Amino acid sequence: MNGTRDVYDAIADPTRRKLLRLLADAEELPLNKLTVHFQMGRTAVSKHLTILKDAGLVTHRKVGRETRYRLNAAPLMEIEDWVSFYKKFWNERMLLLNQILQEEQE
Amino acid sequence: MNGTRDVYDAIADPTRRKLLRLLADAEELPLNKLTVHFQMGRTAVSKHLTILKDAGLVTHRKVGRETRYRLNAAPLMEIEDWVSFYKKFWNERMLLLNQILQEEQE
DNA sequence: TGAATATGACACCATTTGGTATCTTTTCGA
DNA sequence: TCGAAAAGATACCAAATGGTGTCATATTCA
Repeated sequence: MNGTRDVYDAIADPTRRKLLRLLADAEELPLNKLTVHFQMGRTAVSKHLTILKDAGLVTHRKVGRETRYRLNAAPLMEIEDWVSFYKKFWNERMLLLNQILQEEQE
Repeated sequence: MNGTRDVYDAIADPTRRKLLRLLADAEELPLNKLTVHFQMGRTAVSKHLTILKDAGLVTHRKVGRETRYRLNAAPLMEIEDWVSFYKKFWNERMLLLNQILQEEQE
C-alpha cells in the first residue's frame, strides 16, 4: 500500500535512513545484500523495508528467489517543502549571530 | 538536555510539527495558549514540548506563572542537509518523466 | 488572604515499535 | 533431484510512545 505510512515517520529511524542511503548508492539491491550492513537479522531489515515501501520511498520486484529493492526519492519532496519554510528562521539567526560578532569586534 | 533527542524523531509526530508551526507564527507562546490548538490535554502537549526541547528545536523561559516557548529552527538544518542529498534523484525522475511525456507526444 | 490560574511531577495504561525465532515456500545449482 | 539459499509469514516479547488523571507548587489578583 502506498502513502499508507507518513514519510516523516519513515525517515525517523536511523536504520531506515541508512537503507535509503544504501539504495541511493547502489541503484538496486536484494534483501540479503542489504542485511549485511546491519547487526540485526533479516526479518528486522525486511520490516523496515516494508515501512519504507508503505511510505512510497522504496519499490521492489522479484528476480528469481530474491526481491530487489530500489529507491524512490520522490516522497522526500514533502520533507524538503516542509523544512524550507523554516529556512528563514535559521537565516535570521545567522544574521543575528553575525551582528553580534561584528559588535564584538568594534 | 540539548541534542538528547534525534531531530528526525522529534519532527516525526504531527502534533510536534504543528507546535513548531504555531511557534513560528507567534514568536513566543505559553503552554496554555499552545494547548488550545489541540484536542489532547495540557500534560500531553507539555510532553511533546519537552521532546522538542530535547531536540533543541524549542527554548523556554518562565515569566510569572507561565513558561513561554520559542522556536529554535537551527537544528532543522540537519534535515535540510540530509534531504538535499536526495534532490538529484527526484530531479532525475522528473527528467525521465519529461522524456517519457515528450516521446508520447511524438 | 484566599480563590483561581499555570505549570510541574508522577503514576498509570493501551498501543506501537523494533527486535527475535521459527516454519514454509520458492528457486538455484551441483 | 536434492540440498542450500532467499525471502515471506507469523508468533512472540521488551521497551518506547502517546495519551490520561491527579496531586503539589508557585503566582496573580480581587
